[in-house]
Amino acid sequence: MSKPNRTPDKQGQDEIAKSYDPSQVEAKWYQFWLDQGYFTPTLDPEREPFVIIMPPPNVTGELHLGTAFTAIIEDALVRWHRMKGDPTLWLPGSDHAGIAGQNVVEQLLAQEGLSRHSLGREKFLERMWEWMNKYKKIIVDQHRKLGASCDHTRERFTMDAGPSLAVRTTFARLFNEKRLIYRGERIINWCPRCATALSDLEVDHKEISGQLYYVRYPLEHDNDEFVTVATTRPETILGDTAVAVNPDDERYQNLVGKKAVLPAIGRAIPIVADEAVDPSFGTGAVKITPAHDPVDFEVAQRQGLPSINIMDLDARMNENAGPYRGRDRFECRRDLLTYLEDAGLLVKTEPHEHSVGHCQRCQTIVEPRLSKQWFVSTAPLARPAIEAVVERRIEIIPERFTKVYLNWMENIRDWCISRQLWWGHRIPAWYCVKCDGSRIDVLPQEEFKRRRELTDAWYQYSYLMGDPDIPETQIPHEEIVAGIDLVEIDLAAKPIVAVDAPEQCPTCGGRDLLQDPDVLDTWFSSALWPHSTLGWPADTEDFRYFYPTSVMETGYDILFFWVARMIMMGLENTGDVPFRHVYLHGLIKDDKGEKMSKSRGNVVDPSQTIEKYGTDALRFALCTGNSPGNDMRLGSHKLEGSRNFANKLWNASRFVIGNLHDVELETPSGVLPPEDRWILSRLNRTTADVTQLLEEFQLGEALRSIYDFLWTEYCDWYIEIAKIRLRAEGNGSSPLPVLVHVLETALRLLHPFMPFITEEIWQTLRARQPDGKPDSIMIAPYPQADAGAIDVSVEQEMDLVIEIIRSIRNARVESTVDPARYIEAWITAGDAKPVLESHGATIAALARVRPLSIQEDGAGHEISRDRAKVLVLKGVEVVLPFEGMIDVDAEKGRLLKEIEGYEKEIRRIESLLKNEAFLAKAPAHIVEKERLKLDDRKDRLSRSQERVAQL
RNA sequence: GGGCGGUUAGCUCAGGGGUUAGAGCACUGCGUUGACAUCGCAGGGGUCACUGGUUCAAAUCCAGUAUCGCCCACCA
Repeated sequence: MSKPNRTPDKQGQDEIAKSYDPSQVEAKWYQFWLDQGYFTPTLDPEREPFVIIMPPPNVTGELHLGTAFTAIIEDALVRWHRMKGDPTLWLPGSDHAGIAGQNVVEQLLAQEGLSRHSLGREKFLERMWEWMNKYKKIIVDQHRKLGASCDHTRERFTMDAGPSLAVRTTFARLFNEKRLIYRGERIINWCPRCATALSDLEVDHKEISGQLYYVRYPLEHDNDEFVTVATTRPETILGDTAVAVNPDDERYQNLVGKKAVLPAIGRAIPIVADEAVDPSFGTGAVKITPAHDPVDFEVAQRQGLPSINIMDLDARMNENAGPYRGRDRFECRRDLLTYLEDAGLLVKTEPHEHSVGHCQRCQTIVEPRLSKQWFVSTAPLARPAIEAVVERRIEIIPERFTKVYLNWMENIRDWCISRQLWWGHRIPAWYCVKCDGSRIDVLPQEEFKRRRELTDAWYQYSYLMGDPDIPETQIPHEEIVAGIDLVEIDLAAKPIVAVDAPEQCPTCGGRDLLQDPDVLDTWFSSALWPHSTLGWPADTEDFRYFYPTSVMETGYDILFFWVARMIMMGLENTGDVPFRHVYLHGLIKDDKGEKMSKSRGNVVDPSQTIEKYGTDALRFALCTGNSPGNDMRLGSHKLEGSRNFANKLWNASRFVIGNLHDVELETPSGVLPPEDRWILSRLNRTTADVTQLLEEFQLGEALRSIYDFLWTEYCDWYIEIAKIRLRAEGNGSSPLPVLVHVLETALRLLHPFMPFITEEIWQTLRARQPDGKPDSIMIAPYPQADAGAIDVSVEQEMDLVIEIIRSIRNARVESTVDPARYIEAWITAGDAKPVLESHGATIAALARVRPLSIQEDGAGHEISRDRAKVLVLKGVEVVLPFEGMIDVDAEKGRLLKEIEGYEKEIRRIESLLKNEAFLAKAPAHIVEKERLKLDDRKDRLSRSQERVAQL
């Protein structure tokens, strides 16, 4: 017996570890790929590139599972395309993250006892940059851990010179030429803690069980008459400028035109009629607070009512609140309610569910507030963005999000883009102090001081209502308040908007110019990301070659924030879509289906997971059993299974490599044995399936297909059969060429999903068998299915062989035959005799039968028939002469159960085949299939019945 | 208020007009067979939420119901 893999050879193949240890493998290959420059594409004008711009990861500085999920899906797509030979660019980058970024650094400062105001704007921004640079390094390290094959040489940051220029260029063009950016005074969402305006999207609405307060307003000149209004925010009474009723509401006809008097401050306000009022809600009379409610603001516009702002930027009551000046809004609510109750003006209080806006970044209750801000006029931008999707120039995956996108786009509202922060792209607008000085108010120092003298009441309240996920900031309250910018610029002032800071005022030539203190919404720069990262507005080679990009892959949670805006801005700036496909993935939850969060303590840290299970296992777990747009759970079971798969592959490879010793491998050719043709057929079918699934973005299904092929077909059957052939040295052809070929091909199929282990095995194989293999599996060609190798008849043949082996094994277990013992078996094979003979050795070895006799008919088999177990299979019978080991009753029972099943099926098919409509309308191949099945079942039935009769 | 999605094996999920509905985990029995016990072999386990409709054929398509979840919305 020659056992080539028995003794360790010179290269030490037996030193291949018995189980796969990712930590020994992963880091070295990432460095190797980097050193080889594989992540950087070569521009080939002859070929269409594949391009993904990576969504900038979140800013916490930790590797988050969501980030990992994104990176893993994209890496799979990117590696696949690169192996297909497409010039492939995966461009990574990071985002300055606006409020979120500023908050992170502010909290870090708080731990040092500092604040952004104690540092001042300039120093603070230095700290921001310092942190960002550190954070960018962390991101690169994350890519390394995850195996992300992105092109670091093209890494971008939203505040780099290029993307910043893109921001200013876009802003200037939209303002000066397109008139799609304007300054306006509107009701916006104001976060009193962040002290900035927010866009509508940055407000989380939560259902709150609050109270609806019914308050009486006495009528002017008639203190015994009242009009009763209902409100959830009584403190806004102080800013009321009218009471409105529906014009058709008969109850209030006589009041319209009269005046009511506001409690507590005694201001007389008109009672007006307006369509916006729903007579069935509350009392049918609505208090109108134009400066603190969007609907009220509209009513005021229609009715020509004044707006009275009653709060400061920190949501404390201002001088318009009379006696409540200086109190926090919720403190004021409480005190005012006490007053109303004492005055007999509070009619009743009833529980009321309503939705309250919270700041997405700090969960403070947002205050609607009339404010001067910059806006993008979105409707004209939305039109082409809608068309692009309707016309399928952009395809959203999964498809159902198309409707969500279109619905949002069609109802889009203007986008408030100015933020009162320090961190971000400063708005490129300047004001001439000479021309507009009188229109610019810098708040006086006393006001600044006053705002520092504040209590924390409102602040604590905010957190009581807040999401426990958001850690309570340690920034001293007064510091936050002081951060409110103190420049107020009248709408009449004329901004000079330019890409670069102007030297002088174009009107008067004055050189004293004041830049707008606000910065832009971080999503403004994000909206430009696909083109700004490629060099736009410059006409760069990258931009020309790589734009539009191929796929935008990101979570569905930022469809509006980001994807929608990229489509609008991409179309506006470049005239072309930013990407062809949008692939939306879901959220990752823990194994109980709960959202992962620090406060729940159920966060799966990818770094730890990688350490424990390996990157490839994490990648496998995140790619498999999941479909686009659906949330997925990730728990230890899934990770273990993934790790086990890696180990399985490792050991199968170990087996193959171990047998390569001293063997000259030829390319599989000539007439191959049926097992070889079978596994090659399955391989090619798998390849075809995988390719199609990848093209449809069904990564999970593609991976499952590879998994099934490798584990079930290659390991469980082909390798087991190969072992038999290897043992039978000299006889017949060696399975090694096919064994290696299939492994090598499957590795390439799998590589986009599990890059490290596939590279490690590939390199080991390559060391054994250089034969012109590429230096790395990641630049090896992706397998292409050879339709000619798909052989239906050999697959059917193997199906029968497998059925025979399984049935014999099952019979052995049923009859409790010692697993090690060989038993005799006779097969009555009919026409299948030659075919089964060619698999005789396989059946004998895997079913542990000896001797095995294969006959065309039952000749020579009938003698012991009544004492044998007879397995009725498709067209063949397997007779196991167990000699008295048979429990006749049990055997009968088994057969009767089989017979019952066959009869049921036969009845179904017969009635189907009698059905004229079926025969007329069903496709021919379906009818044929049913006929064949009927024949087979009838055949089995009669043979089983015969067998029962014998017993 | 509007919209979307889920409901499939004990659990977690794929699938999706046409064989006997799949996987992983869990479960039962057997197994230290020279790749792998992170394994192998053989099993058990499902009225595909419910009701109706379309169809030759429905787990799959349509409508409705129930239930869970998510998104959007100016419910004072």
